Amino acid sequence: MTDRRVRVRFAPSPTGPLHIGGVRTALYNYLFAKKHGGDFVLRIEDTDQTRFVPGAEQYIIEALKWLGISPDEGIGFGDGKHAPYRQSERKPMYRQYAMQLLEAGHAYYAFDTPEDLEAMRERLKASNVDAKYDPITRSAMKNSLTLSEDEVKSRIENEEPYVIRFKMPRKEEVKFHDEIRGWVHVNTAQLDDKVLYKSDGMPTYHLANVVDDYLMETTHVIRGEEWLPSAPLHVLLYRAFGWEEVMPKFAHLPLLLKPEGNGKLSKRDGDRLGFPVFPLQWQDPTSGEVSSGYRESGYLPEAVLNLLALLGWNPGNNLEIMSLAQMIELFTLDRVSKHGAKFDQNKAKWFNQQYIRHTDNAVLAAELKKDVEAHQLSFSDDYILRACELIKEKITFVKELWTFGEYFFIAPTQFDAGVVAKRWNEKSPLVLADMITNIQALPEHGAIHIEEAYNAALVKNEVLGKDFLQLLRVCLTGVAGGPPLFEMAALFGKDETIARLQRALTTLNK
RNA sequence: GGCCCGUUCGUCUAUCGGUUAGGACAAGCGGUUUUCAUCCGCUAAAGAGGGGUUCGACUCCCCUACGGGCUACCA
Repeated sequence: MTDRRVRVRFAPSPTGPLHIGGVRTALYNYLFAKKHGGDFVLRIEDTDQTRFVPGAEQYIIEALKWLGISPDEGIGFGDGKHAPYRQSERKPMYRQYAMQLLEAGHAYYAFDTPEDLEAMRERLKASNVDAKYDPITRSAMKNSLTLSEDEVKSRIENEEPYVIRFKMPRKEEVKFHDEIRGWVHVNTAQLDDKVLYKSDGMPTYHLANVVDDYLMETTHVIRGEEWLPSAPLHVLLYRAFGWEEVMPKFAHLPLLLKPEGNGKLSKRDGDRLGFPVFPLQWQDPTSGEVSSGYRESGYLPEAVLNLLALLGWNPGNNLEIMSLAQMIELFTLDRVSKHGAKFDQNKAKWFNQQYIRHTDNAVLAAELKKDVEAHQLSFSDDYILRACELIKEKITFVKELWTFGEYFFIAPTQFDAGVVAKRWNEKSPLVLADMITNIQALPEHGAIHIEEAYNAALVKNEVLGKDFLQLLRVCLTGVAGGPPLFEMAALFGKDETIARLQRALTTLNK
């Protein structure tokens, strides 16, 4: 058991785009696998055909790729020896396991119609009893425990719809060790006879999950807390199958909560509160509704990983900015917290800002170049690269390379009205004119030379630098804030700088 | 309603019986930046409540409150 190679899996249902809570689950699985030199498997749990959403599976694959936490095997990442990894394609193999349980007396056929079940629930609710299909109530239902053997046989031969239910022990204390929460105790009296095998011939999550984890040699099940209540059933299933020796260890992760109010973070929250809840933008195939994604919003994948990692886990010291490699090295399940974490957009922005500053200029330049080209502009790679170097200190999102740095490529035609109103006076045109003259005479168009040209113009006109510098910025870029001014002017080049000053002079001097 | 899990600054969290309860984000204040959106410094800010156990509890146990999850032929 302990000498088994670590194998974990991320097993989403393709019912829609992957949500950041799911991304975090995938990340923790990835970190755990890499930390232990094991395998990270992607398994698609599409046993509910009614909830299938086209494109969801591809979305999941693309999201994991964008984030850089690709599985070692599974749909979209190359099949390992346990293919197929899509449960719908594994359909035929589940039946034999359901039969095994049936034969061993751990499961039984149930023929109850939805109406029968509804009636049962109504009846129990009326008498104030927990309405569930369990060791007590099953004796009053239509199943292979109450029906004669012959009748069961004939119903099956007549192709009457049936399900296979787990035969939950009446009163038994089940305990299992959760790697995050410690020992969890539940009495089976609280549990019900869960359907394992549906009338459409598909297994439910519970059966498919346990069978696949067994078959795929999963050693650790790291999943969201919403699965904690059904973990005892899963433990009982491993026992019923006789697989207890290789039963995976469980770790139930705390949930990601809404930033405000109550409840877990849901798909609706993101755009309502102004931040993405999806890694990638998603367009609903039926409604056409578009939900924003981290990628499109200008987040760097490394930043998303980092901020998600710290929502429910910490390395035990004050380290916050961590590379994926560092996270792998430091990750342990016992440092995962037990309680839900509210998503904090401010912190998310801060992470992204930090990452942008530490990202190689060439990487950013590639992004900025797309925008430059999209505007039919042509600038050298070196120019774009240097622009990135200057802009990146001032922005939070990748897309702001363009939205904030547009003036690196397009000369301003409008000038910040507030600054102009406050700073423009009768001396301003004189300073600008002198500055143009001085710059023209410069032997070299470097930042310090331009600064000298500027200072000389100030001195000549008896103007204080602190009263004019921001105005000069507005003349050159149109906006009130930005990267170091003289370095930008140096990058613009002599002709462009003079042209911009000239334009500002004629526009504002009227 | 029942069951399960949880509860430290506004938020994410550190602390694994003895600390001035630490860090980060956000906030407020101040400084630097001849300009700014950067940067730096400072301040304010927490153990849900009540019982135990103990020489000593944020830390262990119990109760209450609150929060969350589950309670489908969905995952």
